[in-house]
Amino acid sequence: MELDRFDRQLLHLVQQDSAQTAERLAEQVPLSPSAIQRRLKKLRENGVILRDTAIVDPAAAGRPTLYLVSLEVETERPELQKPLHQWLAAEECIQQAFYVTGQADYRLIVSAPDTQTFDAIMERLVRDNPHVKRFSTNVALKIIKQSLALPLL
Amino acid sequence: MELDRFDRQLLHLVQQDSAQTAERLAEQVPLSPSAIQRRLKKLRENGVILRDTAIVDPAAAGRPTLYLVSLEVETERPELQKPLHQWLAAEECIQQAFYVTGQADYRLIVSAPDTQTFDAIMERLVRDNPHVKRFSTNVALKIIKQSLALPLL
DNA sequence: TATGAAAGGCTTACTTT
DNA sequence: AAAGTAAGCCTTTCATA
Repeated sequence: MELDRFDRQLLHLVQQDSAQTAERLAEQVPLSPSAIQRRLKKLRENGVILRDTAIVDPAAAGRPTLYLVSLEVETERPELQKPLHQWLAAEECIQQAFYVTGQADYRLIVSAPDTQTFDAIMERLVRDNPHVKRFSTNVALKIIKQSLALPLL
Repeated sequence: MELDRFDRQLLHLVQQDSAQTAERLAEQVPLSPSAIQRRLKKLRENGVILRDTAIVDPAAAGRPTLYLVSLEVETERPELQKPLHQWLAAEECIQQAFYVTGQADYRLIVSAPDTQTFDAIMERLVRDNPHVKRFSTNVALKIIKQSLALPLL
């Protein structure tokens, strides 16, 4: 799907606040409210907007800690990649997972209420995925910034 | 603010889809639609729900690459921490930034349309923040999973 | 693309527990 | 204090031009 300047502007705005009315968006983009609604609908239908989410304050949710994990796997066993991906995707506490360049093959961001829970998750991870060689963990002492917004303008 | 079981259920659901109607939420939580709306309103007012965002498909937005950066700074200059945090917060392409335990002091997730742009950002970062000693970069070859949802149940 | 009518969801006030 | 019910209002949607 081709995105023109207006589409990008709209995406930029709903990345910051997806609960805005079309009327308020029309104050920031030179289009009529109905034109904006049509464009947003199309952007959702075509999967440009994947979904709308509410961002919950970690402090309010019992101050879960973020753990940044580097994962190293045995590359000689590519048949185990897919199960690992599915395992990661299914696990609630795994917020984010990336396959990356370099010696550490995966980077995870895990959200867990305490160290015990985190340890239990990682123990299950290495038990269920035998090609995981080792992992190292850093604790996020401070979240300076966190969003999934993409630069669009 | 105290969260009971229903609040947590609602938060769990709107983390996945914040555009759901109260009616549809009422099918999944044993409360009336108006009770649900009241609770969600209170959760937003009290900052438990920080904001609602639209998640944009990176592929549709011109396939920006995610760069995972480890940043090491001179700890002897704590007065430069705050300017760095502000710098990171202001930069559009910096999606996420964490201050972490260990030798690499910061972890960044940077979204940039190409390597040139990424290099330019990092050059500005080290120029504007003189206590940054070094950094290393990994490119995310595959995003297996990415959300900001917290485990609430 | 804009306009107007219809539908649907949200807000509020009120009643009940 | 908090949940359910009902009315009014606003937003969104759809049909028409």
